[in-house]
This record gives sequence, structure tokens and C-alpha cells, in this order.
Amino acid sequence: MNQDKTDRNWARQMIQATGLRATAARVATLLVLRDASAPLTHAEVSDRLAEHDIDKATVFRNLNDMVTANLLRRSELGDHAWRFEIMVGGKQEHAPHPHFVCVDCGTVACMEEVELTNKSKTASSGFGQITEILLRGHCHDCA
Amino acid sequence: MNQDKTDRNWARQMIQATGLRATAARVATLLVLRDASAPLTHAEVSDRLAEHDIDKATVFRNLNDMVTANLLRRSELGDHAWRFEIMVGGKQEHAPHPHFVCVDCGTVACMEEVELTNKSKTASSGFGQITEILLRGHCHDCA
DNA sequence: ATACAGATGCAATTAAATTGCATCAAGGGG
DNA sequence: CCCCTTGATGCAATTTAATTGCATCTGTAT
Repeated sequence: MNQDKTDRNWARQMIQATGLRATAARVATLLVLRDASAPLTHAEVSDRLAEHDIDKATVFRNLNDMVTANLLRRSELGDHAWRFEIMVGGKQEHAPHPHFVCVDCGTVACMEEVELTNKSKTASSGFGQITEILLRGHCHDCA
Repeated sequence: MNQDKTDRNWARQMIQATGLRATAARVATLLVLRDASAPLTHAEVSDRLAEHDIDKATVFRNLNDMVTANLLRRSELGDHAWRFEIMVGGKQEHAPHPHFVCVDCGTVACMEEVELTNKSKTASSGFGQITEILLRGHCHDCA
């Protein structure tokens, strides 16, 4: 019966594994994002947590804390709003790779096989150490 | 001799060609962006126009108007700040190009000569239409 | 030179994020 | 199982970005 409880326990484990405390607000926030089909803005998360009476400042702090803890990814899709998305699976086990973000729906895709030309790598290293490559555009579903 | 006057005339022509009035504020704004080596935020543009005593609301309106008129490009490079970049004429080539953003200090650089491998272009087109290539990392000053 | 639509300055407003601080509670130790 | 410590929360205030109303001014077509 208690799928709800199973969900909460899963969330508690995820949160505690990062060293953060598994508070009601964080559990609820993580579940909202797990069940979302696209990255949500802070306002959208706040709305969905309305029934729990969680302060918006707390939501902000928790979202940012969980981003720092690598439970969530925070991205900006070009409309000047932070969006938060759950990170399923440990990405640290994968090699770093470019991502594609649809600026319309926020979908993020991993692009293992995309890379810069050798010439570009040399040129870009002139600016600094590149840690992330991000391609943005309109995905096929949104085009 | 009068390079300054030449610059202003150029700016006037560019602005008038779009149907907008060539006001002092717009001419100054366009020249600031033409001479910038990277996209500037509204605040940065405002600062550089300080000597002209131009109100920040006017700068906002002019930047947005000139974006609508296709004189400027407005982009969001992931740090929650609109940046404006000139699209027309000038010394550099202003076709869309990748940007490098320092995640520490926020500095933005244009990377005209950086591109993806042909194989990568093919692969990425499988996801959708790419409109922006963004490299993030630590610039030399911050490393 | 004039008229008028568009542009500007200033202040007020709206909205998004953040922060200070007193209080509360998660969860490890006893 | 209860306490204690430290992290987390709620609330309000603050900061900062961005926008808007309106009276005044100015670019430009005639």
C-alpha cells in the first residue's frame, strides 16, 4: 500500500547520503522534482509545496543546498529563471560530457560523443580551463 | 582625423536604418557595444555610459529596442544576467559564436574560432537545432 | 522653423533573491 | 529513549534587477 512511504524513504536516503538532514521540506521538495517531467522554477516548486506550508526562503535555501550536494541541477534556459531538475543516478561515475538543453522545454540530454575540434581545444585553453560544454537550442519536440 | 565623428555617423546610420531615432543615448550605447570585446550586461553598459548621464531606465529601453531592431543580440549565458552583444558591422565578425564563461568571476569571452567536429555537429543535430554553444570553466585569472 | 510622435529622466513600482535572527527539530551520543 | 548540539526553518526586512507612468524634451519629416 504505502507507496508514499516508500517514496519518502527513498528521498530520505538520497538526502542523508549527501550529509544533509532529511527534513520534511527537503523530502517533499525532492519528491516534487522527481515526479516532474521537466525542470521547475523556484516558483513552480513553491506552488506545488503550498499544501505543506513551506516558506519560500526555505525552498530557495533547500534547492540551492541540494544543488550544491549534487542532488539537483540548476540551469538557466534563457528566460531568466533558474530551473531545478533532479539528477538521477550518480553522474560522477561518468566521464564529463557535453549537455544539450532545450531552451523551450528544459529537457537536458547528455552528448557523450560530442567534442571540439583539436584546434578549438587549443584555442579555448587560451581562455582558461574548460569544465563544461553546453549546447543550447530547440529540441525536435519543441521545434 | 575625426574618428569620433566617423564613429557617431556610423552609429547614426545603423540606428536610423532600423527606423529608430538616432538619439545621443542610442549612439553612445551602440558604440560602447561595438567596442566591447565580449557581451556586456546592462549594468556594464550603464557604467560605461556614466559620463553621458544616461538614466538606467533609458539604457534598458534602448537595449531592448535595439534587440528588437536586430542591432543587438540579447543572450543569457547561464549566470542569470542578460548580456548584449552587437550584431552589425564593426571591426569584428559578429556571426553567432561560442562563448566562454568563467564560473568564478563571470567574465565572458567570445570564441570566434571554436567549433565542434563535423561528427559532433551531426550527432548534436540529432537532438535539435543548436542555437548557442557555451563553454564554462575557470579563466586564467581565477584558476 | 514647426509640429508631433517618439524618447528621456525621474520616481515609483513590481518582482526576484537573499539575509538576519530567534526558534525549532533531526539525529548522534549517552 | 531522552538530551544536546548544530543545522534548518519561518518571518520579516533588505537588496537588487527590471519595469512602468507620466510630464517634459528632442529628433526628424515637412
